[in-house]
Amino acid sequence: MVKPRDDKKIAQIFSATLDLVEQKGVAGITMRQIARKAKMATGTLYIYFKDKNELINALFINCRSSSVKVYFKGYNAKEKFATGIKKIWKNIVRHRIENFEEAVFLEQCYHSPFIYESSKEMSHRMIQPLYKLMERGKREKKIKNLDTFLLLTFMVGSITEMIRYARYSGKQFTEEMVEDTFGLCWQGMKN
Amino acid sequence: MVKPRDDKKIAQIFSATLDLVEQKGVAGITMRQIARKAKMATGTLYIYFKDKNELINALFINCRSSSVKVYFKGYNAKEKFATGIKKIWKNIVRHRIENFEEAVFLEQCYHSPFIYESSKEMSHRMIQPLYKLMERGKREKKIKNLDTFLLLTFMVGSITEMIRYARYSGKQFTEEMVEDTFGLCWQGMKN
Amino acid sequence: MVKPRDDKKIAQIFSATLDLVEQKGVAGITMRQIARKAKMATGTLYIYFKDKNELINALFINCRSSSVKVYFKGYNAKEKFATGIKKIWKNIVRHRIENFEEAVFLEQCYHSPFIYESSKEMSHRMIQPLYKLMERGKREKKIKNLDTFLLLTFMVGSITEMIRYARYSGKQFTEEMVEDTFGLCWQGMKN
Amino acid sequence: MVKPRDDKKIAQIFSATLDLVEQKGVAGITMRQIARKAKMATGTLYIYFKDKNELINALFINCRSSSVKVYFKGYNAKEKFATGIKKIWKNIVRHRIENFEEAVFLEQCYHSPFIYESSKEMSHRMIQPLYKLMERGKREKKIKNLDTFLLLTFMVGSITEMIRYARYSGKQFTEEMVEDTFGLCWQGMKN
DNA sequence: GATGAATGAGGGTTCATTCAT
DNA sequence: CATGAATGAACCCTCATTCAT
Repeated sequence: MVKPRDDKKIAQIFSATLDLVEQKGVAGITMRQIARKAKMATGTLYIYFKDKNELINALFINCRSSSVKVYFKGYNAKEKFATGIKKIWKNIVRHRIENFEEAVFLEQCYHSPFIYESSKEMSHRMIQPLYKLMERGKREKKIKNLDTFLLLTFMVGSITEMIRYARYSGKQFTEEMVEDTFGLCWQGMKN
Repeated sequence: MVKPRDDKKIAQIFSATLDLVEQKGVAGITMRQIARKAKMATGTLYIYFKDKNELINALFINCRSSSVKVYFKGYNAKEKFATGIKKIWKNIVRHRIENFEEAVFLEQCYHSPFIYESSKEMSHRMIQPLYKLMERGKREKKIKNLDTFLLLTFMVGSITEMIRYARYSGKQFTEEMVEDTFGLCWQGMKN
Repeated sequence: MVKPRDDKKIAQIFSATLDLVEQKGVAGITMRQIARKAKMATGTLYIYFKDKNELINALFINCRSSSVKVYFKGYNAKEKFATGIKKIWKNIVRHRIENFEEAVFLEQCYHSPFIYESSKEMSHRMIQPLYKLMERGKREKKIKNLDTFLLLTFMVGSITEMIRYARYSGKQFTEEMVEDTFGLCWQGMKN
Repeated sequence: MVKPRDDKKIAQIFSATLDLVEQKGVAGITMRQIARKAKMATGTLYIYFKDKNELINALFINCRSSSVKVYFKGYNAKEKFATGIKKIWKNIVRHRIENFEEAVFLEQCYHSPFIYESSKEMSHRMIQPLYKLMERGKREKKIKNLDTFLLLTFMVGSITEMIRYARYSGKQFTEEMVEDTFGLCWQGMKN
């Protein structure tokens, strides 16, 4: 049976779920809570998603997809590599700050047993453009010639940690902080 | 006159819990599963821990405490800073590799709703020595003069990400990989 | 559009509960037993009542309310006091005999820790008409000028004891027995 | 296996149980609580009593027995009946007031599923002297010629209700109140 | 399609009872 | 005899899922 598409309803469901995940963690939410917050009946969720796992995975893919779109905003392959990567680095930061709920959700999902292997693979495929970016950097000898995934991990990790830092230290993000952290990351990677 | 409360039992419970957390995530485990794996009755768990939360928090503190002990093994404050920090960095890596379950557990806990604020504070206090280390580095102008917590976060983050990298890429840890990642981290921080 | 909450279900739950209370006492019943006897799933009970306590208290209020309605059946304030009180006394007896389970339940509840203070107060308010009755009797000098609640307690107590007597002696209620006991009560109270 | 007799321990157990029953009702107490309050280990209870039921029933018999002893204190069969019965009536009241816990326990037990039929019978046998008293009253035409058990029930019931009255009205027992209630009872029964 | 009442398996926890010390 | 740790059945309650309306 093909699931119907009332995109507005799906958006409500996703939004409700993200809201709740931020508050209670991905494992702490119930279908009832999602339905209530999305202003519909529990049963309705099952019209749009086969079960809870399916819902979570769909949201996971959705978040990953929308996040990648933002990452490359304003990126121009003709600019210098250092300029491009800084732009992207900051795009990622901005996205994580502005869509904090999504970021929390993505991180929690990654280590939860809810996400299918297939979803992880799809997610992997979606960040291919970042791969390409790192490879360009290596080709142009702008960054160290290490394993691409390792470099990528390091770069994204530095952002993740900065966000985490801000969260737990209770400090607001300042432009300075962002610059400092980019400095740590870039100086680490660059040739 | 009577069988005393048995520290071996606590070790069994902790070990069983770590095992399960690695498989199913901290939110996915049940008291029954823990008991089964620890080869005891469910009720027995409640002799040693008031409830599930108490058990998780006790394990959290326990892991944090044992991990910190390893971090400073072989560290000598009279050595050069660069030598010391590399040793510690590697200790952390080694600990995370050898006690992978603990590492997974600690990371999951930090973002779960199970851990009491008080436990987080205690954990925070336990990593004070790492704080001091970074401050020594700053004092000696060996590393950048940024916020201590930010630096620490960056350093630990680089390890976290490397572990994650190895896990998801399916690659084994090589000495080279460890050196490479330390390189990224150290070059990022150093003055 | 959807099956509404079903008053018949509540009646089934109440009936099942009364049945079980008579057999095992109010403290001896489980939600599972109630559900089984009411021919529904355990979870269904929680649609109608927040928890076990809420169920018991609702039933308590329900029984008290329905009992009071019977007490004053056929009572006419214009009749002589002696006639009125005898009618009411007998109504109470009749109610207790015909609704033995309810009577057992009410008595057990009153001394159980399940009943909220608020329920007791509500129950108290519901028997206010009996209060008024006794006060009329005192005003008309038909009964002794003692504390109203004491008189009421004595009157109701005489019924309680008669029922208990019949129960434990194994004898059936005869009209004679009812008359005899009313005689004891009335002769005790009257002026 | 014959149970040992350390009467002091049994007294402790009984006393602890009565204490707890007053606070939480007969159905709300646990073996652990009893043991704790009696300052012994849970297992020890099982040396003195086969199980929880046995303990409760033994205590029931014990309370019934000790109460009856008090009832006839100072009673002299040569005194006038009216004098004797008033003395006994007051003895019962006094006993109930001074041993409130026991009274609560006995009343709760009577309607609980814990008490064996055999215990009830034994209890019945122990109150035979009160039977005889009522029969003397009937023989001497001092009280109505009704069923003995009914009369007894009425008399004891009047006391029960008075106690209950005092409890729920929050009033203290006054000599006046006792006299008033005896008046209600005696005037009801007397010829 | 949309609803929320109904289901019952399974969660955390308690407790009478047993048993090794 | 005395202890209290150990047991596991059974309790209350929740939740993903189904289904009659």
